[in-house]
Amino acid sequence: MHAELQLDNQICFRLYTATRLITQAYTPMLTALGITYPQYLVLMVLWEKDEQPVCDIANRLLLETNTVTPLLQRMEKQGIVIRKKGEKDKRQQIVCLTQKGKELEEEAYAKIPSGMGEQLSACPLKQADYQNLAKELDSIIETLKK
Amino acid sequence: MHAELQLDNQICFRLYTATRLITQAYTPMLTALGITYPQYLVLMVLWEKDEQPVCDIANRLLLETNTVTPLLQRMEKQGIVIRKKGEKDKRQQIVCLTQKGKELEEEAYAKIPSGMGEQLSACPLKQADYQNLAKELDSIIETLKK
DNA sequence: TTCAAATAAATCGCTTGCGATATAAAAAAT
DNA sequence: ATTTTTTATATCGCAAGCGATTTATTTGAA
Repeated sequence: MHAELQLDNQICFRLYTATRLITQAYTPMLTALGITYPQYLVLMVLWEKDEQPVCDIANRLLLETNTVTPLLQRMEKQGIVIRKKGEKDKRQQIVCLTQKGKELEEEAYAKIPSGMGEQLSACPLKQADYQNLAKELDSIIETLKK
Repeated sequence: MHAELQLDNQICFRLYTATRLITQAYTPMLTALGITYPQYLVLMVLWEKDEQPVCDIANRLLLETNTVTPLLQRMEKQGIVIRKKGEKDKRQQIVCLTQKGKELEEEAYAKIPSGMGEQLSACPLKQADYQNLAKELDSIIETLKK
């Protein structure tokens, strides 16, 4: 009865659902590369700048180390990254791309942007709508991040 | 180097982050009610219409039963819902709000919309922006749901 | 210098989300 | 009526997320 408590009036439910569905759309392409979506995010961070400590990766993704550490451990086991102890600061673990991790960039570039474009081709949103969406999401993120 | 693979150009990363941060903003209020965000979603579905089979709840939330079933089992253990075997269709489990589950609606109404409004009060988005955002997200959801 | 406070990672426990599969009941086809 | 197919739910295993806590190291203050 309370309009404020109706699912259809919830921005958060829409965000939650859209995120899940887009992640699902990524999944077949990522599976072909042998990675998951959060692993893909970590790779994008490292493709931009290799050899970063865990905390920098976590900050960039707005995640906690208790999420990122196990993620990196799995990626290390898969041979995508290695971790080495920081030289200046011995508390840090510096995360480095392996050859395999570097090669994934070209594979991703060849498959993922085009694959996602295809899956969203039926979506009526225009370039300007996506830019608008990005701005609105950035406002929310900026407001809520500590 | 590939602009398409930069984190800052990813709509999906923004969705993912905004969803996590908004969910985190809900958490203290939901914890006070003794529930989680996905449980809150299930409750909103049941507050709109009580006594629904598992599959209707799953369809409404665009989730699979392998997610919803354990969620409901936990909610039953907490005394928020009960499940009873369907009479017409014996495969179904009809999910019903308990007294406690019904009472949570008023508690939620008293605390959550205002609490969220407060947390987002610093966000520069206007009413029209949120409506716009909702529309854009609905386009994406509509395109990607099977 | 010495000791307290802050920081970087890691570990633990629990809930989600989901692919894959199993089971029972209903519906459809033969 | 019997068999096949579909549907509703549940189970299992694994990867995230995250609150809470732990350990090691560094920074800062007394």
